[in-house]
Amino acid sequence: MINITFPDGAVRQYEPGVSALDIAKSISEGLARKVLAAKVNGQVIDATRPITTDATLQLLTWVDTDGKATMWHSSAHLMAEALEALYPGVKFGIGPAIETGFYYDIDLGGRAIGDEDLKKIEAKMQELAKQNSSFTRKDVSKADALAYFTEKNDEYKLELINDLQDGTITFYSQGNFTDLCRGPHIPGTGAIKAIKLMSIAGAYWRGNEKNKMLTRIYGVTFPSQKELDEYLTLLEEAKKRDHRKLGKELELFTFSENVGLGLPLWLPKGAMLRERLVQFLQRAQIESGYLPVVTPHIGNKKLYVTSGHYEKYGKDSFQPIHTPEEGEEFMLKPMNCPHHCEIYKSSPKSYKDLPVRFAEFGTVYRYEQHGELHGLTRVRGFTQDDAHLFCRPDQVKEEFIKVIDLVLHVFKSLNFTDYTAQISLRDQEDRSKYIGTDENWNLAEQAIIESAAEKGLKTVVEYGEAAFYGPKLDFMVKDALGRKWQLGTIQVDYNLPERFELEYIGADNLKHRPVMIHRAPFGSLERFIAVLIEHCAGKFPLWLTPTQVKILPISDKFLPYAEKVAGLLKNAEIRAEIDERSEKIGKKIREAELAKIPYMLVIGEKEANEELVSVRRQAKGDLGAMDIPAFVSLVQEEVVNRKPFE
RNA sequence: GCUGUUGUAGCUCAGGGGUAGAGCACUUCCUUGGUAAGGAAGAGGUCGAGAGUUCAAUUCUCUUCAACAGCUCCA
Repeated sequence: MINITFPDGAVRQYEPGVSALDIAKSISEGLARKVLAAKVNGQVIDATRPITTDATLQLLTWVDTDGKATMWHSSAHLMAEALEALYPGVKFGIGPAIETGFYYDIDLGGRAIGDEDLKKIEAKMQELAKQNSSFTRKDVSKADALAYFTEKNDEYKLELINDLQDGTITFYSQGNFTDLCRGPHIPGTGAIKAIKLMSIAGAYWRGNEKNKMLTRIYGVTFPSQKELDEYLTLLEEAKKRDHRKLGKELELFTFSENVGLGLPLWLPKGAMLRERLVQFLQRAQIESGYLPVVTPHIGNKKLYVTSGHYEKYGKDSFQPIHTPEEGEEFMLKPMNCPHHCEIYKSSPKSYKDLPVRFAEFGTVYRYEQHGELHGLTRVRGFTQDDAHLFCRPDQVKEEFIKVIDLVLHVFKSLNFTDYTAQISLRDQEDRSKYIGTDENWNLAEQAIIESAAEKGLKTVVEYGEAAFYGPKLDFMVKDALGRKWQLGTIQVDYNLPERFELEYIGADNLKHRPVMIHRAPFGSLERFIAVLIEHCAGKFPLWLTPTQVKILPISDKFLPYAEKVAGLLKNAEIRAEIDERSEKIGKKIREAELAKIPYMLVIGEKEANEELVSVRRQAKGDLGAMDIPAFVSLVQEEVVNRKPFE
């Protein structure tokens, strides 16, 4: 007998060769029906594979990330089976599970498919899923594997197999379909109850644009129709919240081909919103000891040669501009740090001066590839809420922790409550792409890991994701729809101080090199505002929203009183507008509601006579009448506490 | 940058080889109405741009620009 240890610590004994599925059945039939895969000794395997030695076991179902991934991977195989049935001779590239769903890259031999085809494929998948075919695993020799796919004339699979080692190759089959695959898979196709093929896209074989373009079909499956419906509803909601759509509707920003691609134009309301965010962070930064600085939009090319960025990114940047007489080369600044390094160097520093923290809302320009441009999230000109901290090596951790506090303050104020910290370290194998010494890298990586741990952040460590000059900590934020965004970033840099030969005089009266920390809680204002718009669906918190109050006179007769109210609100620093049109109150309300104005003040005879305002809250309705000081304090309380919209 | 889809009024979109249409928005007039659309009239478009085919192109073809989706990239 072998001992199987469950996640709760319980240990049960089974015959050697028992499968996770058998074990599930021994517990309950209901559980067995839900099992998609198993984690045995930490490794995800088929629930049907025999377990021969003592092991820890976790049964994976739909609620587990690995369970979902296994089902989606199996769904890709199911789709492949359907494709092979419908389009004989189709060749297959790769078909993995992705964050939401799966895809398969296929070569249809020049045949184009469209949305109608997706419906047909879906129907075929449904039909095949109903048969509840088992997934069976088979070890094959490299020679046999090559023979099988030579027979099928599938050059993609042959290329994949050629890269594999003999003895490690497995095939999985279900129904009439067999695929090269390392697995694992769900026990049978019957677990796949609801199927939706989402889209067709082109994708290069092995992600290389020199290779042939394959047809990629994206899909997603669920264990019930209800869950699929919920997912589709979520997508609808995401569409409604798209910042490009809301940005237009709420008159926040626009683009003009005449100005240039990826160069946002902020409209008055958007500029006002942006300005509030800047003021908010500027104030928090000054309280935290930051010193505002201002630097120009261009810089001598030499600056970027010194920093190393020219070598690394020069070819992919806006090209240098030249002075007409001397022919000197200047670049639109792609980053603020070299400028800040020069500010640091403008006066000698003592160890007593450190840390110094230079902050600037600095607009930078980067040449992003045409196809990458996307609303405000990917642009060619954007403003970073940038700051560079110069400190002694012994201050790194403390500074890092302070920055984390600042970032968390920002998130809390804007109602981002769900986030994780992604710590990006060097690639453990290939260290050639990084600038700087091993010793410095180790110090920096340690400081980040320790600070994150001390602040109790939920962290994920990613190797190979570090910038070329240093490790970093990025905040991954989940918005109201559960979508992940990378916002704030903190990066340690031992490189630029070296390149710019930054120094301070230590207590020992010798010259030392400071450490630099780059940080941006928002990242860029453009991107942050895009995420904020989608997070709150355009219903900004009162302290940020461009128009806080709309005053709606019932008829023209009450305009004088409306103006008096507007004046009083303005004195209280409340942003109010009057709807002066000769329209009926219902229409004025409707339009203010659609514009997502938080407070509407309905003003008519009763209010004018008694010096009151009738307050209506967006999406909530009539709150009744109150006097003006009461309304002012209602608004001010909400503003001061930076309450979310609802 | 690559592949695909799309491009008609300020916005959302219909149409289609014989020089254009709706709703909303806008302007004017009437209406002065109490919590999500009052009425009437009017104005507004080189049908993304360039070339070709045709007696005739907004419609067909090619090129180009842009947006969108995906891929590759992201200091």
